[in-house]
Amino acid sequence: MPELPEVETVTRTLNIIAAGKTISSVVVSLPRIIQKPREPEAFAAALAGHTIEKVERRGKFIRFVLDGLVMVSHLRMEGRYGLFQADEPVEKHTHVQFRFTDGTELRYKDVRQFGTMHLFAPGEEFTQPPLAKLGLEPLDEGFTLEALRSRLAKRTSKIKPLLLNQEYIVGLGNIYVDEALHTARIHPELTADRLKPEQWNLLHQSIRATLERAVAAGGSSIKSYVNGQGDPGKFQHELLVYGRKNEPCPTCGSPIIKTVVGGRGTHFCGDCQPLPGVRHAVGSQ
DNA sequence: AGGGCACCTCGGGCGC
DNA sequence: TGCGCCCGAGGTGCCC
Repeated sequence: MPELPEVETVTRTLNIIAAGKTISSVVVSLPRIIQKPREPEAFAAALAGHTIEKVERRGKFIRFVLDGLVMVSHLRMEGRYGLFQADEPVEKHTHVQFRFTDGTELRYKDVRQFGTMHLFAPGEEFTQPPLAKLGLEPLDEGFTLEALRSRLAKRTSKIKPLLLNQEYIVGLGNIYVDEALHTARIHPELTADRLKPEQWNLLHQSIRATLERAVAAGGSSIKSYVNGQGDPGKFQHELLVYGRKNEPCPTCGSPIIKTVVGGRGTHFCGDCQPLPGVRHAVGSQ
């Protein structure tokens, strides 16, 4: 479940372990991962001979910037990268191997096979899917209170699904959206048009603070997430509500409620995050 | 526009 | 108590 902090951590690690290396060949064991070009053989052939100059993040996507080529990679739920010696045994669920001229190789492993890779000419990647319609980077200067409000304040849908929609703001996933809403004391089902000015202010600060703290901790290591060097992130110990169903709210002590909002498992405190005009939606399951 | 589901595998939990 | 099955986990994209 890599969200912005995890993808940022992986990106930084990739810059350390893979930047500067030249690809000699690429092995694709699961064609479904390769979205563009459609043929895995074409994908592999295009990358051979190119050097990884740097690795950057856009939302939850990783951009491998090579000389004259850009590879866009999304980890979806369980994708991981790791650097190996070419002669090391290949672990199960390894779907793509980028072999380097120095005898090492970068391996992409993804148990659920949901991850994607796209290849573009430099600059072309921002004009078409999957990057074309991405929204604001919440840790950039452009993520101001006004930018947040102007995009969302007139919407009548629930705030949580809006925050998960990458067309408005990028990087938030199910974990950090629950955390940010808790910190801002906003009920996940409150519709955006009903947020008060002070709540927009709190939400803006909470999104930024939550993501910044998580990046500083190297992300969260829940289930299978491990960064490129195999070090687990530490932020899972600081999660306030996610995964804490029935545990006391760290703010007020009431049991954390778990419900479903917009089809997603949702954790919040019914006391700290009230829904005005509606009786407690007590649906702890 | 927004909700629901498909994509896929693993493992936790529950029922027998 | 042990085994086996079902379903939940979630980011994105597509369909309605």
